[in-house]
Amino acid sequence: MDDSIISKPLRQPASGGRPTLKTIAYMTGLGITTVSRALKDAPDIGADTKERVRLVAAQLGYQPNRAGVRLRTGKTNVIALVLSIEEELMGFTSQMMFGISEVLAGTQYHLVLTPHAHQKDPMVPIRYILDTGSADGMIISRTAPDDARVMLMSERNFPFATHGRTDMGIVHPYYDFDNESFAFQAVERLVLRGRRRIALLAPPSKLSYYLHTRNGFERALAQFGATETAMGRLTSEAPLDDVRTHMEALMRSADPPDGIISISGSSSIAMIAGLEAAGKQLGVEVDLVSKQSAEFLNWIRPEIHTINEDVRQAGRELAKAVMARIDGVAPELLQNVSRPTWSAMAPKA
Amino acid sequence: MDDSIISKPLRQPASGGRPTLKTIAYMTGLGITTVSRALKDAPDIGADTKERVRLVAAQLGYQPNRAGVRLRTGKTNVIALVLSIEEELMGFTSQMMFGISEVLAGTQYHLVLTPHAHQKDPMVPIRYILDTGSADGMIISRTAPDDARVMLMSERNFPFATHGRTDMGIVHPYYDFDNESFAFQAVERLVLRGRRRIALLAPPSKLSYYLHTRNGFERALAQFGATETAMGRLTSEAPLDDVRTHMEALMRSADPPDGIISISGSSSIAMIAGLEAAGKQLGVEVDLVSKQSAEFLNWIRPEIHTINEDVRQAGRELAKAVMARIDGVAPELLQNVSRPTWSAMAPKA
DNA sequence: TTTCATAACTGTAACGTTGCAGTGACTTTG
DNA sequence: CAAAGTCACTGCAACGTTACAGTTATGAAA
Repeated sequence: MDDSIISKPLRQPASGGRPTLKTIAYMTGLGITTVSRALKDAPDIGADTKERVRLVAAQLGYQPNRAGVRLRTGKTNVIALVLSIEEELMGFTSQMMFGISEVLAGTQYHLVLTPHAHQKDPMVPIRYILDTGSADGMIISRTAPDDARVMLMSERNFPFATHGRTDMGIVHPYYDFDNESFAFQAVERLVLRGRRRIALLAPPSKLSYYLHTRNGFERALAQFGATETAMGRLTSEAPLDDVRTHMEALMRSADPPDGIISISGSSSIAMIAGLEAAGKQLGVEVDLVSKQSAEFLNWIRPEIHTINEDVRQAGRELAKAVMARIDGVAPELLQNVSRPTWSAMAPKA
Repeated sequence: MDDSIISKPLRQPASGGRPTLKTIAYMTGLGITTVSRALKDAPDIGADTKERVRLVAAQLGYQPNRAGVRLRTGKTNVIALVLSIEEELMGFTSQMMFGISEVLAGTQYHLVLTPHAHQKDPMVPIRYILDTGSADGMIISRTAPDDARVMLMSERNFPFATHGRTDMGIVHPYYDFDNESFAFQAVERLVLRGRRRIALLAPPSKLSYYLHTRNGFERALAQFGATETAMGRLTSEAPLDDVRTHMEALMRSADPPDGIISISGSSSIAMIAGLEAAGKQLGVEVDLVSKQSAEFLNWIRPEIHTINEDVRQAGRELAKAVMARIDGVAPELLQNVSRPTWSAMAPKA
């Protein structure tokens, strides 16, 4: 059968499936390449042809096959969100996700979730994504001042954005909450209410925002003439039971704090339980300033001074940042720190 | 250049990139097909060859290219999680995600997130996934007794699992919390504490679990001889401000309830704020039984009678169910209802 | 010795897309 | 009027994988 000379007729694509470039090519009588280029608005295609192709494509509800594009170009159209399964309970994670999705909804990007336990090696998911090329960009959280993940992705020139800053001389996109300013303002507010012996429940010391928080705290202590009541090894990520127990003991001690600053909403709940168990009353013997990522603390105790961290906004900004980075925007243009704002429900100073 | 007769030599793959079947074929001296089939443990490949191929593959850290597989076979290795961006605040969504990821972590599946605002047409994301074939299976929540999404996916024979049951004669995989039993037990507990005039904050009436909740509630009222104090149009998804206001008014009214049942943890917070604003005290004039998806209510008020819904477990079961469905397991074997358990922190009856 | 069966392996084509190197048909230029 | 240039369009090949239809070599059965 020597029909090899005769050019293969353009077969009509299988009727059942979804439309491909071939379908459009068949319907318009054009070549597949032409259709592809027309849809990309390439300069060497006639204006009327483009119009015709676009019309037919829209009519058929054509959507480029992701696997085809990915195989040919390497572009996955995927953003990976890598997060720890131990993130703060109170909706932190989901708010962030929804913020990201909001932005991605208007694009070709899909959001893939890659969680990992943070006692395990945090590099594993990063290496997996880098080695398999399973995403075009990545968003990570819980950054450390010297963060191996950031190091690796930078070396490989892989687009990413971090929730939180680093301090290792690498310029990369980030979105961060100004925890330094939060801690500073928190002390200020407490001092205005006459408080002088202040305890701070800070994040684990390996995370970047530990330092920011401490800096703001200590600067304010010095400036406003207050003193610290130490919390020992307790961090905002300790089990709530531990937080409660520790707090109760502290409030029963000889020199209890009269002001408390909490970096996380859920620990605040445990701290309140502890201090009330010790017979103290919020707003009377002691004031509490807390950051929260959802407006719920003031429903529980209106006396809490609350500052909101808008995590959904963080998600939006991080999503925009990775996409910009993928498009080659310089990383120094993609850095953002959000100012703390006092919650509308919080008591006035 | 008529070298067309000479068989093309197997070119060594580009040195830089990740290994492919071609790389392994080159290294073992086998054909690409053989390698592919060896890794699939096909019966027509010799045992020692399989062993050798597997060894080299492991050595190289070979991972099949997802785009290649997807293009060729249509298998995406993706599970889509479709959820409303208005899900309960208190970690409901993230717990579910983490449960799902936990199970998917041991498989080839990736988890893609597809959120949507639920005032918009909930069919849009479903149709998108079906039409573009962008996932092998789907998990949805917020099911209605007559759910168009379930209808469509069943018609198209697309694997899915739902969080919540339906009532439309379609057999499909689900995982549900036994809200009927929850409501029943809640009434029972309140009656045991001497309460007789009971208010129920139920979900929106279009959702399946509204009916289950009402059924359990009404059955228990009849059985234990209690009466309902109506909540009007208020649902568990009303803005917290509305819940609070309504609750305060209700507690100030001539015939306030002495027992309250809440289907959601966050509304419980608002209800407590409302009843305390009306001068009532939890555990004294009124008792509250609440479901929660994270153990936090008893930190706030130890007097609350709490039942936990383990949403992470739901995520795990749903993930297993979709995968089983993809593998062709009959849907009737993939249905599960979890019994309510009283929280360890809740006060004893 | 021929035929047939089996085990073990392989080449080809196709999934949908796009970069590249063309190919005609016109138009402009000298 | 030939050479060169422009415009609009097109084949081919390749990305990595797998279904399918072979193709050997070997040994058993006739």
